[in-house]
Amino acid sequence: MGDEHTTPMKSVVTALDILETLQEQGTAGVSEIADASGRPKSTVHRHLDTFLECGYVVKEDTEYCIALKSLRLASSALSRQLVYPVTKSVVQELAAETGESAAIAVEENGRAVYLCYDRANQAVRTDARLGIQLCLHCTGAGKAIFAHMSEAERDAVIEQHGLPKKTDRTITDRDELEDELAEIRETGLSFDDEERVDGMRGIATPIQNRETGELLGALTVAGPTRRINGERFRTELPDLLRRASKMVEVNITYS
Amino acid sequence: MGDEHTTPMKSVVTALDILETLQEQGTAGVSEIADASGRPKSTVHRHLDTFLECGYVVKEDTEYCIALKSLRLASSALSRQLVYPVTKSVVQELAAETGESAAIAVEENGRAVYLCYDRANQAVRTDARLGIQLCLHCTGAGKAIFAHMSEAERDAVIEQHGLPKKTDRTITDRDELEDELAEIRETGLSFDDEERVDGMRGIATPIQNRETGELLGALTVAGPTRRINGERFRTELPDLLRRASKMVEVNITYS
DNA sequence: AACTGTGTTCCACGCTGCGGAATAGTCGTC
DNA sequence: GACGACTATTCCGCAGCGTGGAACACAGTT
Repeated sequence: MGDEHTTPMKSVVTALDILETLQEQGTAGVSEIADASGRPKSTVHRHLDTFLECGYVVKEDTEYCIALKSLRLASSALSRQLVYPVTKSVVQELAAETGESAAIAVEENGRAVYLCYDRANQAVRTDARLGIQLCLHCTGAGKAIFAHMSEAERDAVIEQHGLPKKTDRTITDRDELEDELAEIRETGLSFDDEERVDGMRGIATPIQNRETGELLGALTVAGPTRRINGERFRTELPDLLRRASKMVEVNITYS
Repeated sequence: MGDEHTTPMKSVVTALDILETLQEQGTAGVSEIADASGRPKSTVHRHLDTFLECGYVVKEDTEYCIALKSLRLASSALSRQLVYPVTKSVVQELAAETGESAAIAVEENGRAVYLCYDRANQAVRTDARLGIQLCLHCTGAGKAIFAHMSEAERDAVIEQHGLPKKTDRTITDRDELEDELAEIRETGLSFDDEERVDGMRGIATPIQNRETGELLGALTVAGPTRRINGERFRTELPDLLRRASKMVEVNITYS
């Protein structure tokens, strides 16, 4: 691992940095982005203008925002994900049935990326966002994915990202984590008991290619501890998820 | 219109160009992209490496492809679109009910961009892709959007993109187009009768903000002429779409 | 072993992006 | 209406950086 990169292109890096700042702000003017990104206005302006011309940014009056052209990139990235088309509808059903938030996550660069996300009306508005990248050690889906990586891969991930403490319950010890991952491999079930956000719990199951055993992603349901507890946390939702992921796995092999 | 831009940044433009070539190829190696984009391998390699480091591209062995991080951009762009959350489920229902392809489109830079797309199993695999940009004058959704623009805006669009002939039935005459747009405004219905692709028909309805009258997008169903004809083309599907878009409009005002 | 295809590294030249400062608008406010 | 405070733009000279040809390192084929 640990590939050495040639020095990246500064102008492109700043360009992307500016684009990301804009993305975080949602919609912003030149000065706003200049402040947030710590760069001179002239530079920001020039970059935004370039993006504008390339169609990656749109301008309304003097405010900029990310253009819909970015959907093309996303769509290209999604098309490589086998789980996506099959699981999309399952995620919706899960959200509807449970009344909570459901999602599907896959691994990228040692983190869990959420491909698709649905929440029932009454479900809490979490920080979940398409494409959001979360640590593998502190989410249900993350741990499910983690559990199915080789030891070398796990080493690399921990080397790169560490095991940052998000809440009091976050697992920050490697041995403790390994124990839990072993259990996840055995049971096919992964729990997040307020390990990333206080007051939030989650349950996840891996999705594998039935033939090769290759891990394709993880299915997850999450919600507030106040609603997710007792039998519901330990039995009901896990069973539901297990059925859902089995169904997905079958659909994947025959598609 | 016709804003003058300052000279765009060359390195960023080439960077984006390379990214787009990669996006078109889906997955490709350095040489492949170098050939397709007509740039020296060293340049391409360097750019890809930069994107890799920024997380916008992933590398498997020696093949590159667009990373899921791009979902973040897309998600940011989508979040500005009021129609999206409300219409997503309606598009699915439409696809299921009709057995064809359904989609929602909005205007960006004088073209129709498809936000969301669903097709029934038996529906033909069209070239539809999230984020694809199509001309306004030759698609159902496009014309629906076109019809609700101001004359000045329409002028600007035609100035910029013209009225390129896609099939024998494409409307290429401004006056003829204006007549049709007037009819669309009256009836609230827009037809695409093999005007973009031979053998493909579509029907679309505008989606407006009930209070301000502002156009938010267009809902559309499309499929092969062999299946979409007679009453189904002229009455059944239009009625279905009209009901669907009314529902969407109501949901938007109360959300 | 030679050839043809990859991907990757190197480096000197000169173009081009940088960012401070100047300009041009725009909106309030006294 | 003139000022101030805030935007977005434009300008331009210096040097830092991206460029791309050429060299290198592999891997697979003939």
